[in-house]
Amino acid sequence: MHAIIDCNSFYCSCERLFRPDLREKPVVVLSNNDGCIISRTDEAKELGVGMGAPYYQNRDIIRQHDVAVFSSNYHLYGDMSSRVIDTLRFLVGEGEERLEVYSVDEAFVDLRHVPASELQDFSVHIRETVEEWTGIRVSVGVASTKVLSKVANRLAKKDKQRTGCVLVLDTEDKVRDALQRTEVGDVWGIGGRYAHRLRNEYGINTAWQLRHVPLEWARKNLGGVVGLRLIRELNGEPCIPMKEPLENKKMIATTRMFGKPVFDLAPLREAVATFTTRAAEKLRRQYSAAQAIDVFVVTNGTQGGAYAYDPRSDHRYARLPQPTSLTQELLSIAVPLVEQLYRPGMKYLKAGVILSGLVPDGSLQGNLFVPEAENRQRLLMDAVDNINFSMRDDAVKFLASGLTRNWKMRQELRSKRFTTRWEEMYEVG
DNA sequence: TCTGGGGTCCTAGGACCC
DNA sequence: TCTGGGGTCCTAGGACCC
Repeated sequence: MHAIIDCNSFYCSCERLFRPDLREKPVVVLSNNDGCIISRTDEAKELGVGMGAPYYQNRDIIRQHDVAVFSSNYHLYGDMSSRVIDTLRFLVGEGEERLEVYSVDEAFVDLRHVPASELQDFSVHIRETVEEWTGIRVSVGVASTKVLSKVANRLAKKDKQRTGCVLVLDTEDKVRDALQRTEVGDVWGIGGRYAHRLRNEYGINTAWQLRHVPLEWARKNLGGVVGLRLIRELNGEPCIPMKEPLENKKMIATTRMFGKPVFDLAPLREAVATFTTRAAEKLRRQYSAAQAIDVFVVTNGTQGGAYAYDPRSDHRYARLPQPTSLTQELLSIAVPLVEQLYRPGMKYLKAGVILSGLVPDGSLQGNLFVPEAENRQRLLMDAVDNINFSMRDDAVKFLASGLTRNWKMRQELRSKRFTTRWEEMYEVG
């Protein structure tokens, strides 16, 4: 059996930890740039605040009902996430790979070592311990496959009163009931496009109906072997294995919406240089080097009047002469790319840098076959990373990144980094 | 009068996830 | 005036090779 453990309204729960006065109140957390609502408590949901909905469209409800609003505080969420994961790791035992961290607020657990008769109790134990040790409330879904455990988890969370946030699908009857109560678009792996087609072209509305489509049909219409696996998993046949931990990323991106639109080349270039620098740091953190770089910009289309939101994107791609993790080398490629992309008169909303073709960094421990100067460059990078890490972000930076940064994103409602910065620690008194 | 087959590597694009 | 950011996997199709 597999379990998926998923934190309830994770970002909002993190904020509530330091604001006990908000325990029963509606809370929402906004995306970067204070753009969209990316986490909401049940109370906010009941008021009709949509998930992923633009903040400005919900301002009236939020004001009327005194909803607490926070900008996202990734220092806090990242730290709370590690605490939850550490707790889970303790609970399921060390050794074999029983834990797969799936996202910042979710983990799969392999429960094959737990006797069937103890699954319910063990799941409740997990839920209670995580809450006791971290203050974060989680939901637990258990079933024979990952896809079914996601179904279980969703229902556990949906009906907290009845399930106590734990649902174990250990009989065929329970599985059928769960699938019949799950809409096809709520199945893990069925996104908006597939859901629309399934409903409108094939009359498939529930997970239960989806379970019974022919495998060959799934292969043809649901993305090849991906669709095949999905249907098999719905039928209780495990096809999606637990993933190895500590895999390196295969692509690294740094992209941002601008706090206000950018029209000139200079700030656009600064932004791309800053994103390249940040991406290069992430690259070095996992000891990789990149072989290719893609720079993209998003403009607002000129059609449709001044207020239309009509984003268009354009990008330039370049391969590097050899894999590198050096900021200077990446900048020397990225900056010309954005200069090629720039068109005077356009309104730029966003830009980004994507590093790909990642390989282990060959320049790491002094490479005999490269010129001495290159090894020293790597040492310089390490020194810069250390200074920026231990002092503050961007204590040392490349001039190309600019000094003014008036394109920086808005984050007006961010809480303190209570658990990761001494000067922002929570005070009792 | 006639024109193979099989393989690899790469990239773009489409779907999905949280 | 205002709509996030960072990932994964798979497939099709072209280039190239023997």
